[in-house]
Amino acid sequence: MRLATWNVNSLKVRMERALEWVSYAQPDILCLQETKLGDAAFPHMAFSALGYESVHHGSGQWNGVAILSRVGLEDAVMGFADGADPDQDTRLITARCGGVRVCSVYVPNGRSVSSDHYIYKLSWLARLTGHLGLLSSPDDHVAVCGDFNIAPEDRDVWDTAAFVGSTHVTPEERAALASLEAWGLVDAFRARWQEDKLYTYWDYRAGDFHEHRGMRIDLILVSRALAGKVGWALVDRNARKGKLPSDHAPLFVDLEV
DNA sequence: ATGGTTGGAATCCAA
Repeated sequence: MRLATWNVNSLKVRMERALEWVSYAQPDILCLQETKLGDAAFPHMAFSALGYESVHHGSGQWNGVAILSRVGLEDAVMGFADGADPDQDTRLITARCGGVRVCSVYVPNGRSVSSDHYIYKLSWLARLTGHLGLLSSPDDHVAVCGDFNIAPEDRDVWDTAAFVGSTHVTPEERAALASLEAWGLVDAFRARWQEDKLYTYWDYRAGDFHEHRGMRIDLILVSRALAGKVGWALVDRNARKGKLPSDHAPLFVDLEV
């Protein structure tokens, strides 16, 4: 089973690239983030023509998440399942695909450590851990895929000095990610590859992609039951090249299930 | 050189 995730930064702009990527990468499940679409505008039929069912949770303009699957798609849940106040943004969608409970997540950016948005980011991550416990057990097949807006370790950013005082690398954010993993999740890409300079995001500005100034902030977290089944894994940097690329590259892991 | 680019909005905000 090939499980993939991609922050497309506007599916409207990226649709041609997304269809191209799905066609050659052949994911069984693809989680999308930052579709920036309302639900009525999501192109279900175009993906259906390639053999995928799809569910989307979006409000237009900002955020927006989706799950595509060609191995079944059921029990879709929009946002958090805790019954508390709805999230202010459309950042989470969950479904069962081919025996795996899959979450597509777009974790809040945080903006700056002094902002309310940073508090929102930390609380959002804590709420995500609760969400998983409500819908699944760490002994099940669970995968949480998406843009976490956190670099798990210093080696996941191109230059630690450039991030002093910034979000994405603070102990609080990394602790929130560690709490999520402590529930019973493993960073599948890191389990497969231990090298430095393996990034998933490069800022559009200042030639960052060309100079390889990137960050590894897109993750596929899998439960213990799946962690031992990770085969090949890849960040497809080719998808970050060429005409009208997203600022994120797609990431996939192959699971022997 | 607190720079740079992109997307979606409205002529600025978020990333």
